[in-house]
Amino acid sequence: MNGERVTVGRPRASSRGTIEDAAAELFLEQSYDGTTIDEITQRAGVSRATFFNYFSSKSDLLWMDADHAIERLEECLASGAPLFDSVALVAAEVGPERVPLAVTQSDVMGTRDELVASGLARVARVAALVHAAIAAETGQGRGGLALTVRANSVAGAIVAAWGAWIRGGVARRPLSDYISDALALVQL
Amino acid sequence: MNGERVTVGRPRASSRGTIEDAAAELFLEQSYDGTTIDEITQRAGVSRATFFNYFSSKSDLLWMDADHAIERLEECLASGAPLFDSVALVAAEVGPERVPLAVTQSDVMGTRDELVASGLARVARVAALVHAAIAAETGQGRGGLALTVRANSVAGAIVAAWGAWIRGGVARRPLSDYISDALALVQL
DNA sequence: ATCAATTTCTGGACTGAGTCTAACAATCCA
DNA sequence: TGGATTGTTAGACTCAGTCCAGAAATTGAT
Repeated sequence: MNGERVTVGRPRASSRGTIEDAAAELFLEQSYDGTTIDEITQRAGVSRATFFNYFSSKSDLLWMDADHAIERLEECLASGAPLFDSVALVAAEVGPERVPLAVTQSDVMGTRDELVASGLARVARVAALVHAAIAAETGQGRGGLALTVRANSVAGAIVAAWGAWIRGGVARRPLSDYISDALALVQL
Repeated sequence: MNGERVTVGRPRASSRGTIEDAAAELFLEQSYDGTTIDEITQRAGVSRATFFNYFSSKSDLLWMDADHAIERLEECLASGAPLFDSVALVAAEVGPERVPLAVTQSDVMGTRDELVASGLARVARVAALVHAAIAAETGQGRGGLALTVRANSVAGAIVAAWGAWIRGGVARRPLSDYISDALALVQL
């Protein structure tokens, strides 16, 4: 999104990746709840303040890949691509390694309300994008009940597909398979 | 749910209602973010510890009515009533005063991520109930993609209806009108 | 070389939510 | 009167997230 920096000022250290790695380790050793930001930054050899330089909250660590996909979806839609095409495109870009930490290790990390909430915040972003896209494509105003029901339905299908893909385990087919199946079910 | 208490032990003071009232006042005077639990309990003339005796988090204050409706839905479903009937029944019980604080005053209270998240947690509860109910009614196993897509779709419709009802302002029709409209849209 | 501008990194202080515990208060029942 | 039970309280504690002032590392201009 913002990769263009014309090399002025102090260059970034490798902080971001180091923090991610340290966090992933600690979340496995202890749980998510049982790990403090202090511990993460200590293991990463970085100050606590730096953490918030890269992440706006602890739970952000768990949804990096999802956030990236959502940003890609937003870009595609902004460039004028149709909704279903955009979703298919982004789904095709998501590799099998992109299952978020939050879910793969939801057993070992005590999944608390905060986790659920942070995950749902992503769902809400998707729903908002879908809503805007459908409104634009159909030319409807954005206030109608029918439009919102339709948007929630499509967003729900996307989320359901993503969940099924995650739960598919190592034998999972590509995400785009699940997505197209789910979208077909709501494609009236 | 748990109203039956055979009057043993120290009786509850009027704490709960007092806290709710104090909170509602303060949220209007200042914002939600700008109000601390300390202030709420001070105005209510109650200790801070008592707050957590009645509410498990600050954001619970905003969703009391929604939580009540969700509990009613759960009860109806548990008693074996069909999903759509249960939803209609609970919707009919919801009076026009039941628009949650979180939404009516979302202008004056700086609606932050925490608020969105706490609201979405309720959506998730609804979705889970709907999912279980549909699984029971159709006899399907709970793992299938089609089932989840359908459940998310219905839950999304319920939420959309509830949102439209809220945004209807003082001129809103009964909630059950919005609900039946929305469910009709997903009643394939 | 030196200096200014810019950006990252750091330490530390601070706020406020949520947890926990031990004690105290009010009630019922024996 | 004296448990048993339940509600209330004060206070200490942990941790996430905010804020700020300053140090460190770099580029480009003088």
